[in-house]
Amino acid sequence: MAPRSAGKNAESSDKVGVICRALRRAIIEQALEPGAKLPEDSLGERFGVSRTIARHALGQLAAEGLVELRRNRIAVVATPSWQEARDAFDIRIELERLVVRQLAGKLTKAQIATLNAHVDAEDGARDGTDAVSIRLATEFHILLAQMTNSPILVRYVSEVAYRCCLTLSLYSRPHSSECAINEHRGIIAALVKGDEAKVMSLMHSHLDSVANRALVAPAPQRGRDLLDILAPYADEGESERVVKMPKVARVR
Amino acid sequence: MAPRSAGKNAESSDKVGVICRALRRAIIEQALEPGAKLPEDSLGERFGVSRTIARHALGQLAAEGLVELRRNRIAVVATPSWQEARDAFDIRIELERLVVRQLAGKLTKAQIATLNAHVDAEDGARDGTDAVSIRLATEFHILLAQMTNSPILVRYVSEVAYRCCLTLSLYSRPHSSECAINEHRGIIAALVKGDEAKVMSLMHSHLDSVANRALVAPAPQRGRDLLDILAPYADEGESERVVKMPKVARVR
DNA sequence: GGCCGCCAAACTGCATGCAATTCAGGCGCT
DNA sequence: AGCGCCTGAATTGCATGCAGTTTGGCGGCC
Repeated sequence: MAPRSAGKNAESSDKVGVICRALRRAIIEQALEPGAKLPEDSLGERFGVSRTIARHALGQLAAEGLVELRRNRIAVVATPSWQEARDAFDIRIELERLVVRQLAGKLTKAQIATLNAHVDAEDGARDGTDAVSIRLATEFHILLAQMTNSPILVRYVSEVAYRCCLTLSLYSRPHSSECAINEHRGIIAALVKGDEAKVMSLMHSHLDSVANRALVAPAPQRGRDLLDILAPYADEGESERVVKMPKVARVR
Repeated sequence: MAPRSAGKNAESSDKVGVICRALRRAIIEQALEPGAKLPEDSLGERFGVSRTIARHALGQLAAEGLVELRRNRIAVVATPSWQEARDAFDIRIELERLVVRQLAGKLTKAQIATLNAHVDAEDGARDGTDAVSIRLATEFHILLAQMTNSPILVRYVSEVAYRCCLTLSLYSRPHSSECAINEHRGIIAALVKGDEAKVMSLMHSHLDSVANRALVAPAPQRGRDLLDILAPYADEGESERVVKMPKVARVR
């Protein structure tokens, strides 16, 4: 008597799926910032399962790129580099163009209603947290992907959208969601109208503008490893103070 | 003293990675046909690890779509439906167009040599098994993806290429690799020449032809669940013989 | 005072054990 | 003989335990 879903997805095996979904959501809502530690026991304790399960969940999330898993080290929320973020957006653009291409002119009335309702929800959440707006905006895209009825496409779009979310929380400024909402409405309209070329280019420019709003400069201000950030300063900035290097050259 | 790699990938944690790679290879070389059972302890025994590790590896492969994991049931090699195969190819086309777009005119001499060497290897393996040719052909595409230096892109192209491999073994006839090899050479040439549009359209038609060679008719001859195959016959084909239905309606 | 090395606590890597579920074959019934 | 139920073997789901590695903090030394 599984409540719902219980689909064919690997992770919905039960407890693992619950943990994955919870963590995913926490991550994209920035309750867990990039770099946050995720010790297995803490997770297990929090969700009432053993480390085995928590570990498995972390493995899944690592496969999705939301979590970084280093051997013998505490798992942390992934911290994508600027380049990775750029790559993710590039891929996302192609995938979502495919989505809307498949969807143009083929939406049912119910689907259109669902989409409009979602955008209304985005609208309603404008005074809420940035985190919630970002999540809703992301979910809009996932919703679109789901309407293609292609599980593979859904999975890839979801993954890459989550990754983009992550980078948004790293590199983006306070975030202005208004334009995004309007762009969403425009995409729906073009989808209904059935103009493939139009909706593809709309989606392209929409994602492009989101990316550009986020990835203005290739300067990971808060990002990365602290060592990488300070590397350029290490050569000449001796007047300040020297940074202690724990060992020698890092492998990468 | 990890031999090599040990990269940032989740699965290279060691033993899990070994098992994943081995199974992946076995699957795409059709040593393990779709539907083949993968019991945890057999795997564990075979690779000299405990069920825990084997289980984890199966989880990773399931996340990649190569393995189907049903609760309380033995894991099996995935058996993509015809539609899923079609979707995979659609996605693959977009992703690989992105790959060659990024690569056009930017290949180093060493990379070009690597690619040519690989195609030569494909050529040399023409009298070998079909399985090996298919694997080599797939690896050519993965090689290309790796040259983009975009880990995300590599992962997605790899995954989707493996999935396509899987469907090839399901729906394809004996396979003729010659044309594919020539098409690979053509792609290399266009990449070197640096003609973005040309190489994108080449890649598109290459993958399209591979897909069409494989997915001629939406008729999963060997595929699926035996029940699904017989479903269309169940209505009118009583003159033959009736298939025993184990229970009642399957959930899906 | 600052730096280095050592040690205990924390955490992961992995195997094993037990309960729950599925699967397959045999038995009895019709 | 055919069909279905029922029981035991096989297999998964999950927790726990032990060994090895990392972490960070304390004391000693310069």
